[in-house]
Amino acid sequence: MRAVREDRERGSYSVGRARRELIIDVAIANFAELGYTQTSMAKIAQDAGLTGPGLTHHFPTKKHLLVAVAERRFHMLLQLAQQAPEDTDGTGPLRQMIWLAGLLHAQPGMIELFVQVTAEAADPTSAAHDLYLARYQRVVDELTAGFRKGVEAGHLRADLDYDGLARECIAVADGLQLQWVLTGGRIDLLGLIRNHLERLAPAILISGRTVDLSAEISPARR
Amino acid sequence: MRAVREDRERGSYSVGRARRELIIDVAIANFAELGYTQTSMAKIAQDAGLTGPGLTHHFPTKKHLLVAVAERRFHMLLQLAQQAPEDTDGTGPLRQMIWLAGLLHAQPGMIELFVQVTAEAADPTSAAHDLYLARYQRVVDELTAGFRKGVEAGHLRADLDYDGLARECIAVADGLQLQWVLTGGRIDLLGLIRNHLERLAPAILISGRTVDLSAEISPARR
DNA sequence: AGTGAAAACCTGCAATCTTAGGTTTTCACG
DNA sequence: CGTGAAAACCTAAGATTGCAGGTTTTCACT
Repeated sequence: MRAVREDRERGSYSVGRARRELIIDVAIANFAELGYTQTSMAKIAQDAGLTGPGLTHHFPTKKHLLVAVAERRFHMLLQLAQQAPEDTDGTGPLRQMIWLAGLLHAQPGMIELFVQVTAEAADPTSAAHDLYLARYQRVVDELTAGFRKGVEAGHLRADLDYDGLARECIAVADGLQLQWVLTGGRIDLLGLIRNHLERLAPAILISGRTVDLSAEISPARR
Repeated sequence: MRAVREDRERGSYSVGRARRELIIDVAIANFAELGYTQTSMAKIAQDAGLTGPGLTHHFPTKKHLLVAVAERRFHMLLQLAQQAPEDTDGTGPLRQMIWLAGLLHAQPGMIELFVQVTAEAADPTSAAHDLYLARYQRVVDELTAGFRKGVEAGHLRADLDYDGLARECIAVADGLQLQWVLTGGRIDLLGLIRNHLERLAPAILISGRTVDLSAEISPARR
């Protein structure tokens, strides 16, 4: 009987890692084409070159797979977001928010995907719940940190609940995205988000001045 | 061959109507106890005294049933909402919003239910989609109409996009409700909604004055 | 009361997600 | 190199949703 090895790459062989990447690629393609509910696990498994239960070895449930797809897309988005504008006057977090919303808006099927995964995550017993909760917390923290920097730099008022404000901004984005999906894209998503942020700006800036965020709406389209 | 009768109660016998009410009662009880996904159609059917397919005659899919449950709850909420405060100074729609949020917040399981049904409705091919879209539109319209009255009464500015503002308010409520569910109720839902509305008030009131909505937070708890 | 069309409901079945178990492949370590 | 434990994968089967028919019950109208 041998001792347990801890230095081993945790729970994965290279074959498996490659397979998982392939599965996610296939799933993205299928979800984009047919939608989440219309895509069957068997179809994804077949496209990825294995059987249904073979697929469930890597992703125990369909929801796990959905979350993995969302994670992949989320990381792609974060990489793009590295190019977001710098903060020079305390409005940085606001500009970053609308910049991100613009990125999301420019990717077809992206918003629908996030609404779907959000839906799954709402169920506390769901596999998506913990993961999504952690990611959400991170976004809130980063946004709050951005505000705090603005406070330290003397641009933003110090007597506000910036954690709450971060959550409000995210809520606006989420809620409007939902309405955007429900109405089939018939509302001006970016315009409404911008209105909210521009109304928020004078309330948090020490200068109390208004801000024009329209320039941030269309990020580099490559 | 007889002529088609149009005066007949559309598509229902009294037995069926009673059964449907019973089914919804049973569904509410089961959803509340086990959650939506953990509850099987067969279980609901059994509790309601019929077989699975017998249940699907009344509610073709599980999502239809979920929507019906949400509708029932929604109507109960609207009845309570009749007692909402009057509009004397243009802040009526804001007060009504936070009043409704308070009602929702006071009903355990209500927010989870709405998040779930919202999730289902996000899929355009879902049965819930059309129904939910219509209900959403109605809420937006009523809120917008409330703003318009404030404009006509000379309380609110006339140069604003009140349809957009209505959507923003709803987005805040929806988005924060989602976070409330995700975090297991660890955020101050009503406080954050109130903050948003109180920041909105000076921007739309001609008087530009600030408003205190804290009195509206706790509606009649009976 | 009798009638007949629609509603209400059932038995049986197909598709899908998921689990249970066993078999083959990978790969760090001796 | 071998070795063996964990990962990767498969076959078989359970569970659940939703569908395709047919049968019984309701109830407005003679």
